[in-house]
Amino acid sequence: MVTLKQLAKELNVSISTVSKALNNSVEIGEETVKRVKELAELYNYKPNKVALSLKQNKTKTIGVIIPDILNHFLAKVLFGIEREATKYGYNIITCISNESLEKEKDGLQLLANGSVDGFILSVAQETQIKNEIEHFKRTISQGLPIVMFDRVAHDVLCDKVIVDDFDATYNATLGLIAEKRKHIAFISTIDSLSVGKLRARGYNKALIENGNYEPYVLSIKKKDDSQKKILSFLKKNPQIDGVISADSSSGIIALNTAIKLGRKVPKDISVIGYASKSDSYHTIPKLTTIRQHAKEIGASAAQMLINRLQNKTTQEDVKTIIVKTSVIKSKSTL
Amino acid sequence: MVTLKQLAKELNVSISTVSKALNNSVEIGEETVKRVKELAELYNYKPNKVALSLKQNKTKTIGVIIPDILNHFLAKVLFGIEREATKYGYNIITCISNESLEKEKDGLQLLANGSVDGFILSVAQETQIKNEIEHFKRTISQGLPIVMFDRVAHDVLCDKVIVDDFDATYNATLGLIAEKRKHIAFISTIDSLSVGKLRARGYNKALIENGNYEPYVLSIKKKDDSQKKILSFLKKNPQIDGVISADSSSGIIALNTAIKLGRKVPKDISVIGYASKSDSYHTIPKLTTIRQHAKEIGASAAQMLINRLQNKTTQEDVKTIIVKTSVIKSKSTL
DNA sequence: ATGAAAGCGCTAACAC
DNA sequence: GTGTTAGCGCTTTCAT
Repeated sequence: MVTLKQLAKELNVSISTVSKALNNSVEIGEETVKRVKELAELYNYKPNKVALSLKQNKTKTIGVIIPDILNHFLAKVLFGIEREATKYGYNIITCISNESLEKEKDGLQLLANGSVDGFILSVAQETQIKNEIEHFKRTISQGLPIVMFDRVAHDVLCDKVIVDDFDATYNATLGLIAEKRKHIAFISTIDSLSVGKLRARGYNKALIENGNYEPYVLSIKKKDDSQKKILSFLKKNPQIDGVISADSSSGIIALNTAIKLGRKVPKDISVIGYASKSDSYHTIPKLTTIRQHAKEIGASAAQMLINRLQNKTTQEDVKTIIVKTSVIKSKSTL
Repeated sequence: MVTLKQLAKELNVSISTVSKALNNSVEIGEETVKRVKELAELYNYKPNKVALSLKQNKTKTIGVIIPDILNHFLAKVLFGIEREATKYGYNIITCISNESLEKEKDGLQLLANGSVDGFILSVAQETQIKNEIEHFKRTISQGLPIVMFDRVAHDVLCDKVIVDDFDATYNATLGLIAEKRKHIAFISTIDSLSVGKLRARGYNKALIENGNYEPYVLSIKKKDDSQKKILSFLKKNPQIDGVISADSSSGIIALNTAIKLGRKVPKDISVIGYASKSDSYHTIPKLTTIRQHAKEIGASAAQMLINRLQNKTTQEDVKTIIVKTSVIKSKSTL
């Protein structure tokens, strides 16, 4: 990489003259500016980012800590973050916590040494289970702002972007009730997550408010074979005529299993799941889905962080944005 | 963030003493080392990464340019890269090219200013179509090594990690031939990619070598409704008794569609696809899949780059690693 | 055993 | 209009 020093030497001027010329300072003569710019162009000069960061004490880089990059929703949020950040000239350093508290702490620690200007993160499963929040507080008190999304730690004072998880399943369940479904089941692989709990509550609330509904809840663990679990669940409860799935796969499996069992969809049974657009093609008929607008969530989170970094918000004035879900009606419901 | 300067002031010693003490230099007295370390601990001192980078002229950061983070295979490779890099103390800056040549160039350009020590990337679709490689060559000649994976530019001299795409579909097709399938179809949504072409060739070669096989090829464009396309394809060619899918979704859709049409799987028709483990649960019976070992690909790529950065390889000695696919036999084949 | 000083690449306040 | 200098945080060589 060519430096200001080298350009200066070759042009027989001082380093600061070159610097000023390139930054269009009015102090420098027209002729000099021209000469400098031409040589810089020739050598494809680019200011050294590291030197700038050191000088200006900011890196224009955002640390993103994500529990699981293979989760389609989280990947999509990351996509949204990246796109928005790029717009504003920010880069993204990604750490994957793998749902582990330890790795989450490490990531935070490792980047809180001048590598990034702030963080966007979604809380790891283990962190939520153990309810640890000290590491977040410490990072914030070091002067590095955090924006949390989706899985947030409510007791940490920072900007947040969340999904209306409760309303989503509540409304979806009401939808099935409106279809005159009498035996509506709830299937989830994410019991232990904050958002999983909220989704379960939404379902329960809808049933209770409409009286006379028996809950049918299937909880699937990571080690389980979800196909088998769902198959025996639907066999054991043949009266089920509606399914709400809280995660990105069990809705698809439930629909395919119902078909396998000879049920007509949506005549005999309706299914609503959390699948992405592409995954909603994995069932025939296509799955009616709850969309979380992951890209928008990512974009909002990036927006909030960048705003804060540019001091457009004051220290204490934290915000929580709630992104509404939409139900995309397809052929698996009436 | 606390600095050496602040520690030095508080301890009434010089900056260099503090630095040496923290780096366990033998020059410094035992007692002083102890005092320094205690204070550093107390203030949670961490050396400023940016200053180190500037001083040492390396960032311990890898730039990763990925065409599409929502592609499960690419996301998994990224996961592998991140994990391996973290092991060696490297961070990952991610750019998403979105399959666009322009964004790929920008990403390369933007990070080639001291932000990263080298790149790992998979070539964008547009770049492959236009066959542009100048930007890669320029980056390498600037002294920043590149490791390409999966979709590579063969004319660029650099380390590469590729998949045996040709063999994968060749062998998969042979497998169906061994099952006495007579009318084997090939379905792909990735015609324009280098890897898509290789996969098509593997299929064709297997058919040709075994004589008397008519090819049935369905090519799906991005704007198409793949369910409809596949449905009409299978209806129009009811003699099809085997399907090889070249991408991550059409195998699943083909299997579900065959079931829908009343075909028995695998009795009447076998299907092999490229789905991930979790997606292979989206069909009943579960899909037999070609696994690409994405995490290993990512890990290998990271290994190669880090080796090169640590000068364990000489300038001109570039390597190409071929990662073998495996067929994970499930219930959609005999 | 400790400290002073140079230098990584850059900007900017301050000479001249 | 151009140059000198200091300084961002750190390591390291060279005094003392």
